[in-house]
This record gives sequence, structure tokens and C-alpha cells, in this order.
Amino acid sequence: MKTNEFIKALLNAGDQTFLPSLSIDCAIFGFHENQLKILLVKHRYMDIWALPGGFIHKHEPIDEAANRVLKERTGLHDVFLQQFYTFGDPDRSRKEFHIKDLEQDGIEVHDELWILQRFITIGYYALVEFSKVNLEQNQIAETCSWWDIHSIPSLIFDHRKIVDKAFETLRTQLNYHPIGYNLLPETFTMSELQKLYETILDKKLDRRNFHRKIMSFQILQRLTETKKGTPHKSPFLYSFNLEKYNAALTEGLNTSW
Amino acid sequence: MKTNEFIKALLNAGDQTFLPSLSIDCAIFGFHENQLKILLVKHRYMDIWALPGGFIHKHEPIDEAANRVLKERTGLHDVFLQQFYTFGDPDRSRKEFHIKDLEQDGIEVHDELWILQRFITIGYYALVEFSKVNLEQNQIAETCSWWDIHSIPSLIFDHRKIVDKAFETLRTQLNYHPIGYNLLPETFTMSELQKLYETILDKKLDRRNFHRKIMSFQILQRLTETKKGTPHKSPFLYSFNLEKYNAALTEGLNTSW
DNA sequence: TACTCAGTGCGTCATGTGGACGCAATGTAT
DNA sequence: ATACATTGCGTCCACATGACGCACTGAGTA
Repeated sequence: MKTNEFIKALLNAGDQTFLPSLSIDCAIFGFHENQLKILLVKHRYMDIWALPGGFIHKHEPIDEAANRVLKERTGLHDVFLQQFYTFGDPDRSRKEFHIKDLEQDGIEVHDELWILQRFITIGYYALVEFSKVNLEQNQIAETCSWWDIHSIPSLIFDHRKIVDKAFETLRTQLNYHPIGYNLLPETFTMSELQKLYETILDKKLDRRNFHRKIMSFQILQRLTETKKGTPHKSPFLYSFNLEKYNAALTEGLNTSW
Repeated sequence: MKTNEFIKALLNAGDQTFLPSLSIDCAIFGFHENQLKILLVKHRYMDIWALPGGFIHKHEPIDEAANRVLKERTGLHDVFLQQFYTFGDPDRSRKEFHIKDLEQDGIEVHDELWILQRFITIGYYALVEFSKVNLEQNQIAETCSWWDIHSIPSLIFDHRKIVDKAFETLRTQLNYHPIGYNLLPETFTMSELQKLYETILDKKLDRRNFHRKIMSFQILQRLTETKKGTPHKSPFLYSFNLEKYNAALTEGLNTSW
């Protein structure tokens, strides 16, 4: 079995190719049907959900490793991906999780296995366009699916803490940086964008004030076309002005003092 | 020589007690004579300045490790200390730095030494009260001194990048959190606090507007005493209202949306 | 065809905050 | 006593924000 061989090699020789004690975990956010979603995986040999993660090659920059992990899980590249925190409680070890299925598949498990040691993980969060994500099973043969941010199952290790911190970071970033280019399709209506903001902030915003404020940033351009087929008035379609969007990304939106 | 033995043990057996490939570096900020200072060290066996750093014990939480490093270098504990970013360019290795003095002192250096491998470092920044810092020489026999943030010597590895990121983080935090309790003495004048803000933000602030805004946060209490001995009008002394200060720390000051 | 109605786009008003600056009070130097 | 730099407090205006009114659009319905 191919997958089996892959895992066997990973477990036995992973310490030859990867940095020891270090991993990367990605909180991948998507937006669909007015819900903020997060991508979770379930490994074949562990009956518990987890953030998609991976390891760092011995000569690989960590940002590159994060991008590789993201691509392996979602098929996406060149999306918004940012490191936000590093987690390192000493009890972060896979030792206490049942991985005995491995032995059934002929993979020997011993306590000194590199992957069972204490791990420190670098947290990244990504914003991806929901519809573009390809939920293919990957080499570690995982189940992989989207979960509403407000109904997340119990997670392995401290992954729940990582998710919370990622979400909190996202919420904070909203005050400085424009958010949306990576979460929404090419064109979208104003109310879709507002729903995104409301979901992240978890509060209602006044439709009219939102319109005014977001337009004042000058990162949106209104298209001449409108969205047809709606049961009511056809709303205008908008798209991001990438030039000004990126300028706002680097310069920031609100700065006190 | 005691120090020699210590280093010998560290180099030879460090991989027994510390997590491999991982280090902690601290950007320690202080404020003195209207200048923002940063604490730098120069190791005995390397002729280049560096951020004070250390390693993580195999069973030690990383925050605890950071606090330990801080205490070893400054004698301070329970100060403001926060993780801000993790740096991991693959060229972060001590291999290229001249450490041949070690061999003169009878310490064998070989390429496989754990400390010469690639390191990923977790960056912490600390705010400390300048006058309380005790610049004692520590066991690794370093030179240790304060440097003005605007005239930093060339640093080892990517430490300059770490300093810049720490400073940038500090500046950003200023918009959310009250800063000053850990950088200023118990009591201080309004203009001293303003100078601190001006130094961090690197711009002039209107004295009267600063007064109004900082007072609106209600984290300061004006003392009845005034600062005597000044050549002009005696300014009032202020101190932080710790209760409200800490509340502001957790709740934040400005939030848009 | 005329009407209903939810969603949309734009405007008004009150309130609050930030930047620029005036001015009186204070305490030391002369 | 007088000069003067520093300090504390107040005023004015521009602008952002929150609350909300209103007219418009276009599909569904009588």
C-alpha cells in the first residue's frame, strides 16, 4: 500500500529530512454561505480532528514550509498566509494519542520515535477563497472538511487554542488591513462583504454606515454590471482595486496617535 | 576556569538539556534620558553584538524559558514580556562566525556541534525600567550594554531584522495598549511620558493634545506632590492606576468597527 | 397594469474625537 | 519685582462615526 509506505518512511526517517521538535500548523479560513469556515483534517491513524500541519525541511525557510503545507492541503498557492504565534506547551506530544492502528498496518511504534517527542508549532493563518479549494485526500490519507467557526469539534493537543488565537488575530487585523480579497470571489455585492465583516467581528453593522466607511478606503471599485436574478433590486457588483488594496495592506488603515 | 567549564558543558551536552534547533531571543527595551534603549550583549567568543538569548529546556514552556533568559540577563522578573514573531531563515547558523578562540581555550569545535546547526528563534520583547536593570556579567562572560534604538551596531545573524520587527510591534501595540508602566519609574511627569511616546512613535506630539488624550484613558492618577528642583514651574507627578491600566491592557484602547 | 416589498444607494443630523492653538498660572533666575 | 520657559486647561474647527430617514429598483403578486 503506497500510503502505508509513505507514512512508514515519514515516521522512520522524518528526522533525517525535517527539523526536529518543530512543526507548522495552519488555520485556513474560508467564507461560504455567510459563514466563516475553517479547514480541519482528521488523520487516518488518529481519531481526532486537527489543524492541517506539517514539518519544516532542514534547509527550508519557514514561510516557504507554511506555503508548501498549505498547497499540499488545499492546492492553493500565492494566497494570504501569515505567521501569527508560536505555541510550545511542554505537553504537546503525540504520545498520549492512540496510534495503535499503525502497528496493525505493520508500522512499528516506539516511544523514542521523533514524531512522538515534544513539538513546538508555528501557527500560520490563511485566507482562501472557498470555492477554489480542492479538498483532495492527500498522502497521509486524511479526511478533510470545512467547519463553521462557531461549531468546531474537539481538536487534538492545543489546536483549539491555536484556532482561537488565529481568529482573534484575524479580528484584530481587520482594524488595520483590508480583508476580503482572499476570502471573496472576484466580484461580490456590498452585502456579501458586509456579511463577511459581521461574521468575523461577530456583530451587526449598520448597512449604510458600512457602505460609507468601506468606500472611504478607496479600495473598492464599483462595476457597471449588477447582480441579476435576485428576487429584489439588483445590487451593484464590486471588486477590489488591487493597487490600492495592497497599498492599504502595507500602510494600514487606521492609526491612532 | 569556571566559565570555561560552563561553556564546555553547554557546547557538548546542550543537546541533552535543550530542545534542538530552537532558541529564544529577547529585545529588551528601556527608557533613559529621553532615549529608547535596547539591551545588547557581546559573547566572549564572538566579536559581534547580539540580542540576549537562550535555549529552551526539554520540558519547559517557552514563555517560561523567555522569562528565565530575561532574568539571567537583567535580574528582572515579572516584567512585560511578550512573544512577537518567530524567525527561521535557513542561514541562521553560527557556523560562519569565527569561534576559534574556543579552541585556544581547550574547547573542541566540530561541525556537527548542536549549537552550530540551523536555529529557529522565537522573538520576545520586553519593557523594563531602565534604572532597575542590573548589568552583571553572566556565566557566558558577555559584555552587556544599552544602545540607543537609533544607533545600533551591526548585529549577528538576522538580529537586526528581529530588532526592527520588535520595534515595529511595540509601535503598533501603542495604539491598543497602554505602554509605560514597565518603562518608567513609579512616578513621572507628563512630559516624560510624552517623550516616551514621541520616541517610540518617532514624531512630535502636541503637548496639550497628548495631555488630554492620555488622561481620557483614565489610567493615570495625578499625585498631589509636584516635582521640585526644576528650573521652571514644578510639574505634577503622575503614576499609573494599575487596576485600570491592566483593564486597558486586556480590553484594549482603540477599536474601530 | 398597478401595487407590494425586501434589498439597495445615498443623504442628514447629532455626537465625539483629534489637531491646532490661545492663555493664565507657576516657580525659578535675574 | 520682573522676565520667562514650562505647565495645565480651555476653545475652535475639521472630520469620523453612529443612528436613522427616504427614495429607488426590480421581481413577485393581485
